[in-house]
Amino acid sequence: MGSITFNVRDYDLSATLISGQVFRWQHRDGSWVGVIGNHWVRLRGDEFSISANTAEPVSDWNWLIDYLQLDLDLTVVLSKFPADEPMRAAASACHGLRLLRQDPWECLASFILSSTKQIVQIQQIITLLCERFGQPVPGGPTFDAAYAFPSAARLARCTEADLRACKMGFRAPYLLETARLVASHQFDLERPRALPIETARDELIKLPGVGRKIADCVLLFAYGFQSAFPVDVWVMKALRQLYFPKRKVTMHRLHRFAGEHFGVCAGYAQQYLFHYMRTKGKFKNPNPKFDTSPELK
DNA sequence: GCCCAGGTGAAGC
DNA sequence: GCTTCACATGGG
Repeated sequence: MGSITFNVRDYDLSATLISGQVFRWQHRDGSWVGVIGNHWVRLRGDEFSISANTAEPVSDWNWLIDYLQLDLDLTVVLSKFPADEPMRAAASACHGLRLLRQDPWECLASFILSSTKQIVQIQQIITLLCERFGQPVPGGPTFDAAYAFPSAARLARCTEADLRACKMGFRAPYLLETARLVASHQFDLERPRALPIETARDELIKLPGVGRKIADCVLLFAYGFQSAFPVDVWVMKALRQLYFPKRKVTMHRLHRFAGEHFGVCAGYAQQYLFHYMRTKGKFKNPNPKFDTSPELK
């Protein structure tokens, strides 16, 4: 068994793992259990440290340091947020929220499955997918079955019915076709890394089931494009309510505003807005009758 | 029963 | 160029 403890500052592990950027972590007995690559991992975080246990010995922990982005100085990121009241409130309420650095294939496939689904349902779908088609990996001391995220090659060999049986509904043909394009190397998942963000986004959007929003999620959560700004229903409501109250604003306009207003760490700002909206409910609004924020869920 | 969910693609104007 | 609609499935 591998074991290590990292000293950290400003790192809320729980908020990070449940903030809708990743769907594989389960809370058990005060710890977080998941699989990163082929490593079963148990994580435990407190105010000043994150400790990790693995099922097998580990000599090089760089994969975990990279995944958790432990070398990132959050105060630098926060200092680049716009100095407006909404961002101050979100930053204050979501202290220690972080962005992970995920595997591109797992991230891409996961977000293809995310469209018009609640986070708990995305988790259920992905759990089924991993149990049925993922490579088993040595699990923890409780000997729970653990599975790697299924490779593109493995999913490419599935039938659409196989995938639909994982409750993913109309997303099944999108995932299947994308898996085939990746597995056959018609789409190179390493290529976007070296491209400018706009070009990388255009490439991702060519994949079936991938539009602007899912492309931005993969750019941000997997490739680390810090300026990517995914706009889902929550972020859209936040932007409209906070920055364009009682005005009709197109998505195109929202994207343009986001690109101009949130700066080089726009992706982080987006995650703070998203998490704040989902967990803390309503922002203070100077004009309550214009408040259209969704109910707390 | 109803509405909604970390949307996308196709069809209609 | 917009706007509208279908698409599976499950939670509240």
